[in-house]
Amino acid sequence: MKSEPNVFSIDDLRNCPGQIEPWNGVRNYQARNFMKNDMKVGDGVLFYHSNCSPPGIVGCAVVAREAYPDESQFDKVSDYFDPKSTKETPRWFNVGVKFVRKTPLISLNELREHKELESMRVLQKGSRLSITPVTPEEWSYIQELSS
DNA sequence: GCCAACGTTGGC
DNA sequence: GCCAACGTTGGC
Repeated sequence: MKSEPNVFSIDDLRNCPGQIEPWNGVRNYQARNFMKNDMKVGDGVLFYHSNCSPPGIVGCAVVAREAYPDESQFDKVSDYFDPKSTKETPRWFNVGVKFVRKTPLISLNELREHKELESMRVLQKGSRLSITPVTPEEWSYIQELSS
């Protein structure tokens, strides 16, 4: 899961100990569908800092609550407000995540150096999705890398 | 700040 | 349903 560190960083997540944080503000249907359809409680999350220098993986989290309507879509003063969404038929959903640990930075450059990771969705050319799936093999490999 | 890649909108 | 115009993401 990508996040811009000046908006919500791994430290911000760490500072909510024991708490479940809503991964809100996702306004892309593909990313929403990953949360809504595929992410289950207990699934591991790689926390990725994007739009910064250097971008890369900075920690791990875990899915702690399955997808439910994103409250920010109803909040008129929120940047994420969606006037077309209603409580009856909400358009946007988010999972809840919990902090697990920080890792030494694994930069985008470094990720690209590992042949084992070359098919990672997030590394594909033009990939802009803020949420992308990770295979069990990729997950294990990165856990090993960052241990 | 640039710009490639992708997503969304809306006229037709 | 097509597609031009526009908006966003995010690496560099």
